[in-house]
Amino acid sequence: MRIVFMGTPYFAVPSLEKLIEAGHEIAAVVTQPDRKCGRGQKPKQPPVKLTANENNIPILQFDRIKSEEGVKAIKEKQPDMIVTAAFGQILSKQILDIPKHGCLNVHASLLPKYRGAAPIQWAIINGEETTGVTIMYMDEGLDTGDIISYVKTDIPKDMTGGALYEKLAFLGADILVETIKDIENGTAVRIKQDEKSASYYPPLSRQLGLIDWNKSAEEIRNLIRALDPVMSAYSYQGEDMYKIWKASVLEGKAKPGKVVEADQKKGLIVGTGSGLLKIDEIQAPCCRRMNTLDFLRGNRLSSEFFE
RNA sequence: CGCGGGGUAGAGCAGUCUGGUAGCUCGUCGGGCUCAUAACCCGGAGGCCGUGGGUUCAAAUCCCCCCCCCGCAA
Repeated sequence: MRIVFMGTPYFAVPSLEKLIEAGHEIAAVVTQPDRKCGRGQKPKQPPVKLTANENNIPILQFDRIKSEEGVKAIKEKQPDMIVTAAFGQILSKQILDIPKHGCLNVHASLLPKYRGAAPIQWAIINGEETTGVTIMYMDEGLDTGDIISYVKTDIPKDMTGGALYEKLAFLGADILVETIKDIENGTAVRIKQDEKSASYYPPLSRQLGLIDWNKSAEEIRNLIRALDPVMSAYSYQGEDMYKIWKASVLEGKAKPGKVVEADQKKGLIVGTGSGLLKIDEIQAPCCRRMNTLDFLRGNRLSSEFFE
């Protein structure tokens, strides 16, 4: 199959690699432009671009793939199929109509649940115990196209967003290759999404990480592990922002946000709306993340309350 | 040249402004107390103070180059 692959972050890398490994002809890789980021604002190449380079695959980067220029460039590649995985741009009908075998998307949830840009983190935030990856045909909506195949996986209680991200990236790559095989063999199915059970969740925002201590310890813990390592949950003591990377739930009761223990042997324990939260890994302003016990050996919290 | 913090014992920090024997908490090792302990008491070991250069009688501390780590903002 002659494929144009579109993807940007690390999530898409295993899919691209497996497609290459499976012997498909990758006519081009489309990825987001190099963006200035990081300290010193150096332009950074997306992970997918690095992989494409290693495999000597032509790379296309557009600010807007919907532009005339973008559509023209894709047409010229004459793909049989377009495959996207965490690409970060919406495809227009003009592009969707180009490949005769259609456009597939690797989506990191069991559709129609968790449509949107951050399904992995949202599943953990909501305390889901199961999620998966869906391979679907793209249409003009956002994650609304017909489902071809999916694979389920468990979310262990202590799994972080980063770990689930990686797991789903690999599961997605495997099922993607199998699904394309089915399409080539004519055995692939096409299932409409059930709109009644559909749900949509927005992209991650900075604001999302702010801890609401009135929530239950369990909910807060889910938020914390979901956002590790992309953003981190955080809380304030006055001007000081503390990022919280890891926590566990304890029995007990205390005012929400009240620090009930801050001892280099007993650890850091904070009250919530329901239960206590033991903070296991913390990051003070200007410092790196560290084990809470280590932190408490030489540092002091500025207040007895988290806001 | 986006703004900023930091590199001191195994860990986390203080000391740097105002040069003059390197300190705190924890860990570790040994001893004591105790029915017992993650508790308590006593004692010990453990540091080229990130690298290189300069100033000085004397540099963790002042000046300059470099390396590494991190926060914010994107």
